[in-house]
Amino acid sequence: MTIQYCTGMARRHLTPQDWSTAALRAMAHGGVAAVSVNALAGELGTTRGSFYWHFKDRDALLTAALEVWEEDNTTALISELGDITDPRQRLTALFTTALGQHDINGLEPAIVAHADHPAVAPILRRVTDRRIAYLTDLYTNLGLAPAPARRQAVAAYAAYLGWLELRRSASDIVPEVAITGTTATAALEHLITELARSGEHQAKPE
Amino acid sequence: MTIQYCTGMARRHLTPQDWSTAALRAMAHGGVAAVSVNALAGELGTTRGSFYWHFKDRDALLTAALEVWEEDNTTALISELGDITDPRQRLTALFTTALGQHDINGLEPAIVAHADHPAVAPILRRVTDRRIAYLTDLYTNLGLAPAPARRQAVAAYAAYLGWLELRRSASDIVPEVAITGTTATAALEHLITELARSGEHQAKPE
DNA sequence: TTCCGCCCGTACACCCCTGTATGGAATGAC
DNA sequence: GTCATTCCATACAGGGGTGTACGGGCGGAA
Repeated sequence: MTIQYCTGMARRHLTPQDWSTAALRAMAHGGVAAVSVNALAGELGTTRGSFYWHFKDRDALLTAALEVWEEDNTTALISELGDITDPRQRLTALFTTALGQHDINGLEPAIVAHADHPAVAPILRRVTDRRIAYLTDLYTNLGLAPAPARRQAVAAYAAYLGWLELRRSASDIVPEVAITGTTATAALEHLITELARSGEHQAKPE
Repeated sequence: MTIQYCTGMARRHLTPQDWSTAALRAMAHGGVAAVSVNALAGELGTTRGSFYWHFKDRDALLTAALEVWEEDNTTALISELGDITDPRQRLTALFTTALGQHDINGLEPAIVAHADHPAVAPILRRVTDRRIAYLTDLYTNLGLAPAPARRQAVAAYAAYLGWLELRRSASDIVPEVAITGTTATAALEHLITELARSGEHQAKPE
């Protein structure tokens, strides 16, 4: 995620990973349109000749970057939570981890804004499907029947997406959403516990 | 929202409103980058000469279109709900009305994706601020104290934003979110009642 | 040393978009 | 009919991005 500026005379060769991460940062900041080979080359301290050696064209970079996003924010995240046995702790850890990515803030709104793009649609479809399936499985482990578990999963995922969007659009107006991590404020914990408690609420009504 | 194609020989003169609505539709479909004077002119059956007579430049169109969005989806929406006296009915009517805009689906993700744009930032700030303030006032009328009312308003607004985003990105995967209006499915009502009930839950815990 | 494959820099043509300048059609006033 | 205003069409210059062709440095192998 850090840029390798040319500090000495010997500059390391760039990898497709470098281009992908740079593309994700540009996409998170200025949308899909900001992913221009020109701008990324200047940002990485190289020229477009390097790019067209590693990638076929711009669409190949988009798909590669989105696959990195899929891997880091879905596949790796789910596998990391496999150690936690208690489903309630898994749920809390899942949301706190997912909401902790401040550097790539605004990436998901940018991706969703171009949901019709041929390079975006299939990956966005896979990510959404897997995330909702994981949440459904999680709420099922919490004691919900399949149908309510899926409804709860959709609601929880929508709340998570909106939380990201709100944090990007108005973190100064709504300062509660800007803070996360271990020092989460009352509003963030309110949302998470609300999503966890509502599932419990239906499983065994008090 | 409907395009005035040149059906006869006498074509009506275009208004700035026509350009604004066309810009909003393009923005909802392809993001801010899709708002090009060339494409809109072709879509409206005219040339760029017409555009530059009504508007100073492209940024003027963006601000005008976003002000139309602000008026239609915030100012007019709030004033329409003034007739309903019961705050709970107001809350339900608010979400069902706000979620009923299927034609401009994906507009808010596109706007949020360019939250840093100088033409987008101030309007997005006003809209977010007013909506959260309205929701906070609504939850206060439901019996919540100021601080919990604001927390609940932020959570409810985040759920609404995420619902829109989810409906745009994966309406085929999650068919529950695609349907709305009077025949809202169980998932949609689940989210709304969940947001309404959670406020009630804190006001007078059972 | 010489050669070869990897990686990058440079130059070129092409396309799309913006903004402006200018001409022209249509409409109403007189 | 003449004229002025409103609205749109056309032409041009400029800029930025993409994709490609080609050349050159550079390190390892024979």
